[in-house]
Amino acid sequence: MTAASLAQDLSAAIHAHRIAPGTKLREDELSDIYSVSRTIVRSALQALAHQKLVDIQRNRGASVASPTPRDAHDVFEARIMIEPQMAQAAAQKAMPDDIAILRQHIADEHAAVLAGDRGQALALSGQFHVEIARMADQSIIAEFVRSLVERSSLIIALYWRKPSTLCESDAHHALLAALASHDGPATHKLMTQHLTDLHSSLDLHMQVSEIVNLKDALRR
Amino acid sequence: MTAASLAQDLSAAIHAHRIAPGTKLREDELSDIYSVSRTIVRSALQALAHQKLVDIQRNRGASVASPTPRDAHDVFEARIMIEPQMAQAAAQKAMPDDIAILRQHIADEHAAVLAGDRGQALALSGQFHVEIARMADQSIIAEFVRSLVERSSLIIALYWRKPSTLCESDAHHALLAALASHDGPATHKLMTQHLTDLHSSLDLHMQVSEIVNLKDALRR
DNA sequence: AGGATGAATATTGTATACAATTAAGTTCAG
DNA sequence: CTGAACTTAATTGTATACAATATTCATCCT
Repeated sequence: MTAASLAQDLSAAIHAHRIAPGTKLREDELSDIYSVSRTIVRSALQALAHQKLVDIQRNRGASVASPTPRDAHDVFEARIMIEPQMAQAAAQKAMPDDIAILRQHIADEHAAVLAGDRGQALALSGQFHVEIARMADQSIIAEFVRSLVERSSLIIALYWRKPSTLCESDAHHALLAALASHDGPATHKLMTQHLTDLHSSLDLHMQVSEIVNLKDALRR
Repeated sequence: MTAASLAQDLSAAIHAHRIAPGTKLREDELSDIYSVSRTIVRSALQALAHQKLVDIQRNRGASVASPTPRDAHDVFEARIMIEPQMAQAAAQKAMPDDIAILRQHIADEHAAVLAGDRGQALALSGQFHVEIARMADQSIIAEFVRSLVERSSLIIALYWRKPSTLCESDAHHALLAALASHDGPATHKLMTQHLTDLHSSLDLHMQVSEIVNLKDALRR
């Protein structure tokens, strides 16, 4: 197990909400679980810290990032500033293959919801947004959107109002239709609305942080 | 000397063009120069790699990043996509203090040019752009712009057509005036033009890579 | 009881030793 | 002389030992 793959594994666990925001990530505990040295663990944790998925405080260790309401606001503000523009550009460049990929994303997401795999559904829902930025042929901004989507996943874990109901994918369907018909302005508008809806579906007052046993949450 | 301050020092050296893109950064050489262990050096290099300022290839070490023409294109494409929008928002929110800060930036940059401190001038010129995103009250996007500006610095080091003449700050003056008069659309237009000009001032064919002695370039 | 004090423990930070890999140099066949 | 095969040196990757710091817990005083 290399540092990169460990980071990947932890990242997946965080995004699937198997380990909650705020959970302490002790180095020797992780090195026990994965049977690697602390050197590797530290490297992985540092990488995740750069992605803002974990929080490292000097001499006080790492924990899963726990975005503040302010962070949540800033992330969605940034997304609302960027993604509609990307979506508009994507509508102009959309190729049939792109549309097919997005359609598949929606289908997979629906299947995941039916299967009760909340984490997978959320991941696919996020990928939908990243894919749109990629369609706009903006590799660097696509990377940026990916990082914003990842942080959004944490924020949703913390502040989503109704944990039972997943975000209905109606908005994604509407976006797909607008993209397919190359209607730039409509796509822009729909994306703005979608993100605004998401943002206002957050309850920034609640603050649950269940601490779980790491060994259980991480493989075996 | 901590890992963060070492990274800061290397970053400054890269941005000031004291070490050229492509220069190999051997771990024990750096640990000699700064009198720290390789542990610290590795940590600093990894941090810089996340910022795309250095390139790390497994088992083959680190070197100062050397953006390809494609990278250069992508970075400026991203900036053209984002910054005009930021500038427009900044024009609406601009406070007198903000304007004063920008005016100071321009003055400092001019002074640096006169003093022949090319690196400092370039740094200040970049900060001008970051400050505008900050004025728009978009902390996360401001961070993103900062990273794009940093990468631009490397790109300019590689591909700037006329190494003698610094980028004239007329464009910054015009932007300042538009911001001060809260003219959003004009600001948007000026920023687009400014970035387009910068981009087209690059000669993506040339490829100089002078390898320098690290110990000379880095303090003492 | 409640809080301050200080030892004992747990946890992270750093340096270093060794292993693995790559790069450089040397020899030798053709 | 060229270049393939091998040996040696240089360099990076990983584990571990020890140092520094933080946390916990027992003790004592008011």
